[in-house]
Amino acid sequence: MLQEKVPAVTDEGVTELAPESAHLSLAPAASTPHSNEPDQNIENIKVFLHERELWKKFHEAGTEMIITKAGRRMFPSYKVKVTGMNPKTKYILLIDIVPADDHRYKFCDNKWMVAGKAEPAMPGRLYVHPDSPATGAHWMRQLVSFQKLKLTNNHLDPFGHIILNSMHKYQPRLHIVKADENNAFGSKNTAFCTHVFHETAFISVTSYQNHKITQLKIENNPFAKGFRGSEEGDMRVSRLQSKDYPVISKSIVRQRLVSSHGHFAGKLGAGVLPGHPQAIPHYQYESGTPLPGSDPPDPLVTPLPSTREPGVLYHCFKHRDSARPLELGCKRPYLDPAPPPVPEEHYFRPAPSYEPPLLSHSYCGEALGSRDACMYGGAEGEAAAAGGGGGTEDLPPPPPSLNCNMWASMPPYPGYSVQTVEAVSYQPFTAHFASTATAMMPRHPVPMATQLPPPASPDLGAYSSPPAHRGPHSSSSSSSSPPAPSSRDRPPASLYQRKPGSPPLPARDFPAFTPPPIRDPSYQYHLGLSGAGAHWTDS
DNA sequence: TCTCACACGTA
DNA sequence: ATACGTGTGAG
Repeated sequence: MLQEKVPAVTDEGVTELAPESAHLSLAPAASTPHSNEPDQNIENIKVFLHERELWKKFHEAGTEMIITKAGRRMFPSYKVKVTGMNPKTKYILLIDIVPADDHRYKFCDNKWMVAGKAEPAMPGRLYVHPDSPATGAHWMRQLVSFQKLKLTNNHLDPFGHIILNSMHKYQPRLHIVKADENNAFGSKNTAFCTHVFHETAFISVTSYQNHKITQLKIENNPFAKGFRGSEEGDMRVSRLQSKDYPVISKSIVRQRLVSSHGHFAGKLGAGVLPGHPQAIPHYQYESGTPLPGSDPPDPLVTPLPSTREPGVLYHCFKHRDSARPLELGCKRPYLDPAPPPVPEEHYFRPAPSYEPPLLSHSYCGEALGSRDACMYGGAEGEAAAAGGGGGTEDLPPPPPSLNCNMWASMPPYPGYSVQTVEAVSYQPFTAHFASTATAMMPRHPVPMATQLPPPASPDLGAYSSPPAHRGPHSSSSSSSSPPAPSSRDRPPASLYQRKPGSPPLPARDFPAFTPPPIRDPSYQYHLGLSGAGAHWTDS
């Protein structure tokens, strides 16, 4: 069930070849070439989270993502299906992962609880999809996979992975930036959209806390197959659902047996070993444990009075200002009372189980581009990522350490202290991109409103109304749009200048800025700052 | 809490 | 075959 074989735009190595022109020919019907205003199309872009059902399973249990010094991939991996792009326009797709709140968590009594205040925000990094920039046709052609994105807890990570603090809650966000215009980045009105799928929020950990999550990972991640019990998962599954859970994983068995009876290992899976360490004798999934299908209290949100999360929020706005990108951070798009997430969504009845309507939360806007030129200009950082073809991550890049540009960190929001110099960005490009991106990407609004330095320019304000889109919500991948089948190929990554040699960092630092708590955007929207702020203050 | 070598799996 | 993604459990 999980591994789809759907062709995807992988962020892995790849193939190359077809120049975009080629892709164009493949362009899905979706767009008419001369569709109206290509420029404005960004607002029409729709993004569907792939394997949303799987994400929801994790979410209901309280998704945890392992972070390691070397970098760990996320699972489920972040894959999306995109529609509505102008096939000829070039876009950059990137992800950033922002703090969902300013708490630190602990896992006690089988549930997540707030354990204090969050660590200061880390330098944020962006993970730019290696195919970027690529045409809309390319992105729409197949699933866009961010599976190579890695998370690390090493603040000095030289690989460009996204740096996170353990035991903190985060929200990944997808940003689609129009790169087209005249020349890749020189454009002046760089339009972009931000999509937030709530079910992708997670708590970072150095080792799994909730057994249920461990099991979900094992059962669904092909790389963890070795830990699965025998196939019949039934037993196990049923067990899981029912609160007792002697789940035996093969691994355990293996470990126990292997040493003594190696040959058995393979076969044991199904059996239940009493006394299995992981069996969780101590506590059963206590009452709090959500059962699938039943109403799952959102584990990640539990302590907080948050509202239930819709799947995705979708909002768009634009700013126009060609002013300095550096002032970033603070454009608080949110300030404007945004229309609540689309009402129509309610119609949507996703799948089988209960599902909150998903809202696609997206922000769209036009950013300034003046310095864009710089953004990619020296893009070395990209090199690897997009680069060559292959392996982005593979090579441990020369310790990048040095190409770091320091960014002045911005004071995030109250509560976050600014770190002095911690942010390290890799290249000019990076830096710029980062800053630009940051500027463009609205971080969350809420609390900041108050404290953030007023956006220097008024520009931010212009806010276009969110597209009333409707249900992107159908479940991610499956239903809606037909993904185009194709082999995985990627455009030459060289569109931008990426210098070979540069660190292969897919992720870029951006000024630490305020991580906006993102809990429930819809909520925020409704409340506006004040509400949210209040809400957030931590107790 | 976190880190590591490990067996075992994917690709 | 190689390279690398998994969770494990000792430390």
